This record gives sequence, structure tokens and C-alpha cells, in this order.
Amino acid sequence: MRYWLMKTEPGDVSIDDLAALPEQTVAWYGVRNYQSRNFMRDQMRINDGVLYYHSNCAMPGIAGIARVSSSAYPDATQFDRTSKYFDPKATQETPRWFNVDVQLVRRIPLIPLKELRQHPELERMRTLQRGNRLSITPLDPAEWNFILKHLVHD
DNA sequence: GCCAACGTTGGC
DNA sequence: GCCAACGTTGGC
Repeated sequence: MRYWLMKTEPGDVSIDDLAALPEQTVAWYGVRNYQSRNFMRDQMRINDGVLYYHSNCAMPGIAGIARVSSSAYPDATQFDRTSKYFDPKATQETPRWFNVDVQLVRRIPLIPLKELRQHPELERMRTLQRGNRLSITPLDPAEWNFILKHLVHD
């Protein structure tokens, strides 16, 4: 079992949007970065833990706990000419982009980025590294445990 | 295969 | 809106 941090812009799919979706599940469409794609396609398994992160907004931080709820399959938006994620080089026979489904486990009071940076236990977290822009990053089990034990308050 | 130009990310 | 960081593209 692995753990992941997955970024979303709340203007796109916020934690509240996710909670309102059928099965509280969203296809993690639109990833167009090979490293992030490979994490989904090659390493994610059903029930992996996910920290649902709000980025590019007034208060960036962890907004909820989720889980991987499907294995990877071709991202439908790459074939959709009307989508901004359309990829003319992708075909049904050889898709380029894959996504998993992500299902909400629970919303939590937001853990702001500013707070994450205050804990030495988390200083090596990929997402906190200078210059990191990956929208999907693996988490150490120790980081996951620390966050759930010490930073999530009901 | 190099690398400059360009586009995107995302915190602030 | 700014801008640093970094990934991708494409000419050569």
C-alpha cells in the first residue's frame, strides 16, 4: 500500500465538489506530465491513500483524505476535440494519458501549506521541495502517519 | 542529441 | 499579476 499527495485547483474540482459527485468519486483527468502519469499507471493500486491538496488558490493546503478507487485506464479527455486536454497525438489504440479514479474518504479542516512547512518531520516531503511542480507525488508512510496522527483534527 | 524558446505551475 | 522553476518542443 502506497500513499500519495494529489493536487487539484479548487476552481476545478474542490473537496466540496468531490463530495457532491456520484459515489464521491472523480476521474483524475487532465494530467499531462509523464512522471505523474507514470505514478498513476505503474504504481497506484486500489485503496492507496491520497491526501487531497488544494493548489493555486488563496489558502493552499490539504483539504481532505481520499483513496485510489480504480486502477489506471485511458484518460477520456485526450480523445475529446472539445476538451482543453485533447491530445492530437493520442489514439484509441495507443493512448498517451491515463488516470485513476479517486474517491473521497473524508473532508478535514484545511491543513495550510504554511503549517506543513513548520514541521521538521515533513521537511523532506516532495511537495514541499523548492521548485517542485509535480501534481502527484509519493508520500513516505512516515509522512502520511505523521499528518494523520498529528495534523488532522476532527 | 543539444539547447534556446516557450509554456505551465503555483506560491506569494 | 509577478516571477522562479522546470518540462516540453522543435530547429539544427
